[in-house]
Formats: sequence, structure tokens, C-alpha cells
Amino acid sequence: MAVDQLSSTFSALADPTRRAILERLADGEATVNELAQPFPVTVQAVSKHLKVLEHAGLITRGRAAQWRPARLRGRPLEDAAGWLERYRQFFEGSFDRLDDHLRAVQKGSDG
Amino acid sequence: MAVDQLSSTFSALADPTRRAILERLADGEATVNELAQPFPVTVQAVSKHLKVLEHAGLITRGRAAQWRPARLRGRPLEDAAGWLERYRQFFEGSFDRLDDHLRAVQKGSDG
DNA sequence: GGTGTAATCAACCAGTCGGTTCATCAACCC
DNA sequence: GGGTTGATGAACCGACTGGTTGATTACACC
Repeated sequence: MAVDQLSSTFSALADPTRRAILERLADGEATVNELAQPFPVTVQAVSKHLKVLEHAGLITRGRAAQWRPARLRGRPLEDAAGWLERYRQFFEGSFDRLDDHLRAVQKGSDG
Repeated sequence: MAVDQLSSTFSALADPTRRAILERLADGEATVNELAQPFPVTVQAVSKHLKVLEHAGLITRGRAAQWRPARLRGRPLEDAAGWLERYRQFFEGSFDRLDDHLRAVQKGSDG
């Protein structure tokens, strides 16, 4: 099991079912049964997914009678986005040219 | 094994060794031995990591004599960042208030 | 207090993962 | 061609993952 936060976050996001759950939660909180409905898996499987998401801090669980509504939490997503942001320089244009550009930058100034 | 691109990308990023490899590659291309040096694992293990990264499209491999330099490729990172970007609304401020805000928005306009 | 529903727990299973060791391939160089 | 170095291939191992089924807990309602 990944110990660091970032690994937990990316690991949680690596599953398409879990990403779909998060997308659904972006529209507002939902119960396990509601979340499980669109997927061809059992409620127990979704419950496990929610535990993974909760462990990664991507959701919090409420308590209302026998329901445990899940709610999206943005912070880990923000951290993940922050990590990726550092590679923005590689996003734009051809990565082939980027290498030359980087080498030039490294020689010309501090990193 | 994850079939979709986004899952492959997040899965590849879920390992701290692989993220460190990418960080190193941001400084320019490097060989397997160079990449393996900082880590307390064998070269073979790093070679496996590179295969995962290559499969996810996060790196490309060159060919120079008996060396196979790895080079960072930004495209999948950009896609991952794009997916996360859709949650930017959840980044800022308290997520508790966000829920109220979302409900208000949902009532006020088309959902 | 018994019944029905929401959700989790527990045990199990097949497949994948990250790592190892040993063996092999590929290219350079004398 | 043989030795050395860079890198991968193959087999194996323990741990984790995503899924199942069956049992159990927690709460509402009559």
C-alpha cells in the first residue's frame, strides 16, 4: 500500500470506476447504492472503492440514519494537479524541440 | 491491466520511484543505469518501471550504441492535468461551502 | 420486538505489481 | 573473436487489487 499522499491519490485515480464515482460526486453527495447503480458490479465492490477514495482523502463520508453519503473533497486533487503543473513546460508543442530548449535553459541560467 | 489511457497514466504515476524517474527526466534524457543509481533497487527493476512508463506513453526510448536513453513525453501528463482541471472548482476554499454553492447552482439553472 | 433496507465485514479467488536472481542479447573495443 | 559493459528476458515470490458470495451490523418503521 502506498504510504505517501501523492501515491495514494494517483493510485485511487487509476481506476475508471473510481474516477466515474468522483465525477458523479461532483454533482453533489450520494449514497453507496446511488453510486453503485450505474456500474455492473456489486454494492460491496463500490463500498470498497469508496474506502480507497476515503483513505486517499478524496471523499468524506457523512452519516444520516442508515445512509453514509459520500462527498467529494478537492484537496488531494489539487495536490495532484500541482504536481502535474510542474511539467506544464512539456505540455506545449513538440517534446522533441523541448529537449533542446531545456538544455539551452540549463546552460543559460539557474533551473 | 488498465486499458484506457487515463488509467494507465494515473497508474504509472502512482509509484514514487516512477515519479522520481520522471522528475529526473525533466532535466533531460538519461540511461537506465543513470536512472537506477539513486534508488535502492536493481537495474532490472528500473527497467521494468521504464517499461510501464513507456507503455503509458510517458517516455520514449532512444537508441545510441548499447544505450537506450529515456526521454520524457508530456502528452499523457497534459491529459491527466486536463482531467484534474475539471475539478478546479473544488480546489479553492472550503469544500463544505462548495456543497451549498453547488446545490444553489443546480437549483438555479439547468443541471 | 420483528421485518426490511443500507451498508459493511469476512473469507475467498484470480490476476497484477514490484521486487529479486540468473541468464541472455547487443554493442563497443582491443 | 573474446572481454566488458548496458540493457532486457524469464522465472519466481510475497503482497496487493478488484471482484465475488454470504453473514452481520445499524437504523427505520410498523
